[in-house]
Amino acid sequence: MAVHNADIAAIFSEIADLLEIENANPFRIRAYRNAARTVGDLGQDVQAIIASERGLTGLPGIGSDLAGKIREIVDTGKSSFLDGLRREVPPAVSELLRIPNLGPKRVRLLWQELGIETVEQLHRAACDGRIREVPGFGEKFEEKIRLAVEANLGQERRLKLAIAAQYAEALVAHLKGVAGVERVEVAGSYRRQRETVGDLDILVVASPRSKVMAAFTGYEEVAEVLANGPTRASIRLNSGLQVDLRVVSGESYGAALYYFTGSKPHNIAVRRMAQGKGLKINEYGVFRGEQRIAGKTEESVFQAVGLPWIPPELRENRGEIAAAQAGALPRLVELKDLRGDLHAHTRATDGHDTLENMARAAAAAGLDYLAITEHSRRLAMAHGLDAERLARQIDEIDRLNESLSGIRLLKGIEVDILEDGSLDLPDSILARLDLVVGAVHSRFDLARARQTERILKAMDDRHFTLLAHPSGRLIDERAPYDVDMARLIAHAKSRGCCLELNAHPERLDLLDTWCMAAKEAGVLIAIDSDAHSVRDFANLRFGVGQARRGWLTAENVLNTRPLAELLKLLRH
DNA sequence: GCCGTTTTCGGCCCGACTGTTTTCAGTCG
Repeated sequence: MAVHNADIAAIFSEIADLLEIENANPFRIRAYRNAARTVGDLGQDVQAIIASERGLTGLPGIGSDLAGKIREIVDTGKSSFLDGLRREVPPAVSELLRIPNLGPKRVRLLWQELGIETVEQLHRAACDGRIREVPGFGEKFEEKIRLAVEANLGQERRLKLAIAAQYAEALVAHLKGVAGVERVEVAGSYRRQRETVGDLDILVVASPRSKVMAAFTGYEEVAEVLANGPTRASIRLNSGLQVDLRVVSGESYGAALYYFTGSKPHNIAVRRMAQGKGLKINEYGVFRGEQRIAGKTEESVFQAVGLPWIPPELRENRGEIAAAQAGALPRLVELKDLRGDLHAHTRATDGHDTLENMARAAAAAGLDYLAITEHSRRLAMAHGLDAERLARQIDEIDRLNESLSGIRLLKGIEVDILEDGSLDLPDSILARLDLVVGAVHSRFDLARARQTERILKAMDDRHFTLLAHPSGRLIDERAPYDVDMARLIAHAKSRGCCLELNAHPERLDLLDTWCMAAKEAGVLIAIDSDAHSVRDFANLRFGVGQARRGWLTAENVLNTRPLAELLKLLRH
């Protein structure tokens, strides 16, 4: 029985929820939440940490108590502390916390006064008018709760970044058109380029404030106005996406941008630093006593606490503050650093466009080279290539390269890694290619050991260049297959092959934390579009965002290399 | 529950908005 980091994180989150309902010390609760996040974000299995020299207590926020609880979970698969809590508070009660405006105090009150343990019981009580009878509640609250349950708002709904970008860009354009608006910027997890976004936080400088507030709450896609104060308003769009708007003065813009970009753990850590220097940071600026000493720009906020500006993608309290203090922040990869793309399809398989049009679109996207990597024969539903069809495409690419200028097509394949770890095409045809991209498209259900061995064996093939979408996950749709990613990374290092960061908005696979681990191990990452049409090169920006969250520099990314250097690397 | 160029004990980030109040608690970000 393998216990994964995510299992431990889930247990700690539930402990935090139940402790919250028990009205425990808030800092103790935060300790569990922080630990859940720390373990969930680890770039290696917790077992490896236990075995390492520094051990669990070497992790930030993990002391001897939590280390003991982690070891218990690893050894037994469960936590006796959580089991005890579940006997005190019915576990379903914590589900009520997901409903907007219901926090631990109100949930506890409803549970104790009315015996409400489930969302269904909550809804019935709201319909029966029993909630308004509880002290501290009223008719308006009861109605809010009833509507929230009926609208299914308890479910956390996060949008994929690329989808959120469509809503965000339209709304920003709308706000920029309002008279008196000087600046508009989307902060929050959107600015940090997280792979999914729970809501949008928009920051505005405008005078007068009232016009832009009215334009915001009156936006044509508004389903509901959730809050509406003089400087702050929240709406829910028809799409279900919540958007918060904050209007600030130009003097406070940097402080507000910094504040609303987050992440929360990052902000908390920096504010603590500021406190140590006798400073206070809030969304209006950095203050010494009553006096504002910074806040107009983000740089000034960082400077006030003795730090260089930290890129938003790094602000997760995962070591960026220490790196900034040491002057060791990475110079993150940028979209313009990409010289090529190593994963794309054409009409020959499941793509929509011709070889030539894909080549021209890649050139228009600023790329110098593009690898054509069709599916192989096993993927019949994608009309995968057999050796003969691939041979014809190789010839076609050779011919096309003679007439193309400004872009070079590379000959490749996205070859299926079969269940036994062999590749889906014969060695003789793979030998004719510039690169071989290996991918798992079947048997996602293999047990961890077999799945890992399967991919390790594929990497051993002498033609193997890089592993496509290494975890196989589709965001919110398909869980990653169970594989020992740390071993894949170590093996890639010893074999001299690479991992892909697939930039398709539904994949964004490799995860940021594994990017960090790959970088640490010295394994190069290829940021690929996996384009199936000429429009898909636009997705590279999301891959770059994910890479930046993984601390990658241009140096860590294979396809930042100029063509000549890349070809040398591929022929190694 | 964690943590230490304030500290091994006593701290632990900060403010806006809402609803139910009659000065504020709860929730949220």
